[in-house]
Amino acid sequence: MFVHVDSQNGIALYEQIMRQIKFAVASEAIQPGNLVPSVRELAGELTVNPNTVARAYRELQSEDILQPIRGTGLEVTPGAVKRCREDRQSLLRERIRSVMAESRQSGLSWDEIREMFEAEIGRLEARKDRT
Amino acid sequence: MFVHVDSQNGIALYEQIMRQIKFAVASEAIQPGNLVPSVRELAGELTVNPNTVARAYRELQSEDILQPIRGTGLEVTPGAVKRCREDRQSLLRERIRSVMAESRQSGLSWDEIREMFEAEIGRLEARKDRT
Amino acid sequence: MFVHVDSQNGIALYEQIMRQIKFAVASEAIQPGNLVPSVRELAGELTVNPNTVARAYRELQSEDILQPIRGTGLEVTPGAVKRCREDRQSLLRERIRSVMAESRQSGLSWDEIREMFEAEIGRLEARKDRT
Amino acid sequence: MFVHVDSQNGIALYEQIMRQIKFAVASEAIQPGNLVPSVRELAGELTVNPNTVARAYRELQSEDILQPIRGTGLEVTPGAVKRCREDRQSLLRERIRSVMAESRQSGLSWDEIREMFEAEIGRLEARKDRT
DNA sequence: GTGGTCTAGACCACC
DNA sequence: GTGGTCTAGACCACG
Repeated sequence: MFVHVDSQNGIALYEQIMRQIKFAVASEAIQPGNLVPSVRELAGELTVNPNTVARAYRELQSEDILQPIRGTGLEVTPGAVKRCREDRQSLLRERIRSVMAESRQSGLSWDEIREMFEAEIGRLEARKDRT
Repeated sequence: MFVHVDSQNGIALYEQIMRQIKFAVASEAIQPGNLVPSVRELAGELTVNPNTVARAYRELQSEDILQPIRGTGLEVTPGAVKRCREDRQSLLRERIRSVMAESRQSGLSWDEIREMFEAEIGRLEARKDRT
Repeated sequence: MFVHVDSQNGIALYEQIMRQIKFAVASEAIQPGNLVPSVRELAGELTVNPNTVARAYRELQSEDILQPIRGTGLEVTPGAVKRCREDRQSLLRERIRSVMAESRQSGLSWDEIREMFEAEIGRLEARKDRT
Repeated sequence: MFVHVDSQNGIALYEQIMRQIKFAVASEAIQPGNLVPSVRELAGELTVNPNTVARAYRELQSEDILQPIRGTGLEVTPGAVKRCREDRQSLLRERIRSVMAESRQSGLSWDEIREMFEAEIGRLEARKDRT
């Protein structure tokens, strides 16, 4: 399965689950009409309480990403792909913007920011090669 | 005054205050030996609970950024500037790294990330010009 | 066939099937002594799980609307028409009462309620004319 | 307090709580900027689990009716009144429409429906007088 | 088997 | 004191 969570990183578990489902939809790993794993199944895989998965799924329903098929499971809605992609975009744009605004506010020049940015690309790239 | 807080952005108020004090020190807007505003004064300015300011100051003391001068107030310590600058660096590096890790995880290529990055620089630059 | 179901409207499928059978009996579209469609046949038509149709039929038997004819199928009972009509009446009365109680509770006057009521008649009337 | 729930009527408790808060906002019994009762307090009054109240409040936040004031409580948002009134309207309209559509579907004429409708007004009016 | 709701009780950060 | 999150375990309706 494509989902994994980290109970240490400060982000709520149900939130991590939501994001990963959204990313899976955005990348069409799960497609409209497909069923997501059942609450109990996913909870078992992640060794997380079923309520936590249920909450993630519930909120995805309220965002019209999932819809219930009574007695059967939850399926990805037709319009979900588009919405998940937009979400991903705006989420990342938002975070990039905030980190850069903060950088500027703390007195760094654009060039210094660019430098840190490229340095981090280098680091992540290197780590990926080792893996 | 150089501090302002936003109770809506999810970051704890005392944390926002800490950061801004640190940034002010890093950029030498407040210098070692200077007094920071009193708890009550700053709380009044920000219309924030005095406990919140007190907590920010308390934690800044435990990080050896501020030190109490009995009967007078809190002053910036001699080594604070260096420490605040390092803090700022590592904080930003951390955030840049996390946003890029997330971008990669969501399936974007380095070039797409770079593109969003530069686009945001452009946007912020433009806004600055208008202001 | 006279039955159709909507898996999105929150009402249980077996319940929708029950109601529609009852309405068909109340309006004498199916008469006492007639057989209702077989479980498999109706399930096929509605593209619904046979268990669901079976449950609807089972409950209709317990309400003495249908009775089994061994080796043949289920037929409408003699007293069914009367019972279905009463059912329909009381069901609708119940719903009308509940919606109006709720309207009052939310602070609307009788006249405002009447107005909404007549407006909806107008809307439905208009739609019927177009069809 | 203005809220009361009925664990027997089939509607989820958290849903009943949501509606009543909305109605209270729509009728300006609670105004923008006011705090709603704390989770624990309301739970105590209704003799309901705090989680249930928390869930109602959480969903009201996602509908932008409430917003958290960290460490203080939940307050009614500025735009809440308008939204709650629209909600109430559309909820009732929806229910009136559905009950009438069902009435028609079951073969009643508009006049018969009107008759039942007025009869119910009469009944509720009478009951109110007795109270 | 599926999801939905509710209870009970715990821990956390924030004010 | 406040809300937010999570676990554990129960019961229900539906297919």
